[in-house]
Amino acid sequence: MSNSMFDHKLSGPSLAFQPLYLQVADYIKQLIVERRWVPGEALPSEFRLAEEFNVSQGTVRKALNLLTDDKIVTRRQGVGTFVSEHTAQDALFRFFPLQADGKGADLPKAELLSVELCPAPQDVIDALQLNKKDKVTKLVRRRILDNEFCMSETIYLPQSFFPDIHQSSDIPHTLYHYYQTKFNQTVHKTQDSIKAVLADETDAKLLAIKAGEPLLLVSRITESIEGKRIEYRLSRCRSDHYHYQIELD
Amino acid sequence: MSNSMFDHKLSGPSLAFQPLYLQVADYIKQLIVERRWVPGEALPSEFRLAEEFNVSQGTVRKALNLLTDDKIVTRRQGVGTFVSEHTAQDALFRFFPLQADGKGADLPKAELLSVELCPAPQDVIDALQLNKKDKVTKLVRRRILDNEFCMSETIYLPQSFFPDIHQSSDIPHTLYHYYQTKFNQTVHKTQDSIKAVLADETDAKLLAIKAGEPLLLVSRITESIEGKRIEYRLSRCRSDHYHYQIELD
DNA sequence: AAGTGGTCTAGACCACACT
DNA sequence: GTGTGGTCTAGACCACTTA
Repeated sequence: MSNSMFDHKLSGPSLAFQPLYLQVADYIKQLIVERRWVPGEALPSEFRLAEEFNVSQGTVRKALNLLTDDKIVTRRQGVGTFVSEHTAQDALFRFFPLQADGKGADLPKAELLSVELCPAPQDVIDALQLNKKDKVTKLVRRRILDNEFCMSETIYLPQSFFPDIHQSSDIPHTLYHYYQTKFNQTVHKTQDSIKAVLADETDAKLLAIKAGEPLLLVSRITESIEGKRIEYRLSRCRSDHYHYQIELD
Repeated sequence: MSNSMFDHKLSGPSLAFQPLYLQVADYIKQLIVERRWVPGEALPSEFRLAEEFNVSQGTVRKALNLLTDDKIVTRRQGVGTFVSEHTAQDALFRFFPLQADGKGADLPKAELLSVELCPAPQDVIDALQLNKKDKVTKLVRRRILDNEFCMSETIYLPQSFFPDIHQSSDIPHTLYHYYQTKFNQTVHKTQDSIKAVLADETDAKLLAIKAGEPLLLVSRITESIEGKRIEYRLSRCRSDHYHYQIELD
């Protein structure tokens, strides 16, 4: 007799059927979101988890491999399974497709220009599915690659996910790591939409270029592990020495 | 006693070690490249393949699931495992990230403007790693979305992979399907590099816009299943009603 | 009804990393 | 040495499709 929530022989109506390993994966993911294990921490071994969940070790393995594909955990042979964390590496390359022409990826830096709590503009409301009266913190940054200004960013963060972030005095330039450690929001994926626009006077000043030059405008909606839209970001990028690079398969 | 090429107990020096399922996956992939099974055709069942290769059915399964992740085969429960083929769906959406603003994806059409065999320009030589004297077929097309010209494309195809394609009189607008069926070149992945540029007079004429408007310039290097660079493509896209959309995770 | 892929289990052994 | 994840196998049963 088993009282495990994973006893598939007793599971509900067949319409709700989900393979055991998916249920296990979802449950482990939920436990990570609830910080039973925090980013960087090791999970119990496959056998321990199997025992806890009353499933076989092979089923736990399949679940953990799924979470590995989703980059939610990282596995190292002989060492263990760890909750993924955004490192400098990760934050700067995994979600930063802008590259200098003809070079390998370089370490970008960011300069914070302003922080402000304000009512959400209509485009932000639409993008983040907010309510009319929700407030957002608006950050403006300028990024530097190879000692040259390469892009300006305007970042909107809903007050509900980032309470009081506008009062912080120590916002670092590795934002995604900061989201994870201070606000328990782990960036999981982004949806980027790219257009070409002409630089206006503001762009010209910020990026030290002439108005009328072509820029890449990247609109990003950022989603957390929990599936919430946690960030909307507009990046205006010089395109003369840089390009946005992406692989499709 | 076994004489199978997959007998791992007799496998070579440990430096060359590869898990059995990887060897099986690579071998099946090779057989597909060599057209033992052609796109759309069913492979033998897991048990038959396991018997042929002298491995267990579970190992074949793991290999086939890897090839499924790579989109080299498609599996359907109760039916079988099939070599993937580029359908209209596939060719038009999987590798076509340009979308009309505020709409779902629409079916793009293409209009072929010119076909020409010529010596490869230097940028094409670099992109496709050709030799100085190699020739390429150059195609120029114009694409239409929602009854409006949305982009012009210049496509370079090495003579070695596409012999005599310049003499074809029936080049369809679903190119990737055509590459697969007529030249045994299956597109596997692309590397896209995106810049913003200003429309010149040629762009203005082709796209029915004004010179000086901002355009997206997408440079694409296309790789086949065999890992060869088979296509270089320069797309110049209107950006007023369209955007390039991509998901990162 | 027969055949396919999908799930789940159990157990053996291997490769790797830390102590 | 001990414990971890990685590979490989074998077998039972389930779900789906086609005939």
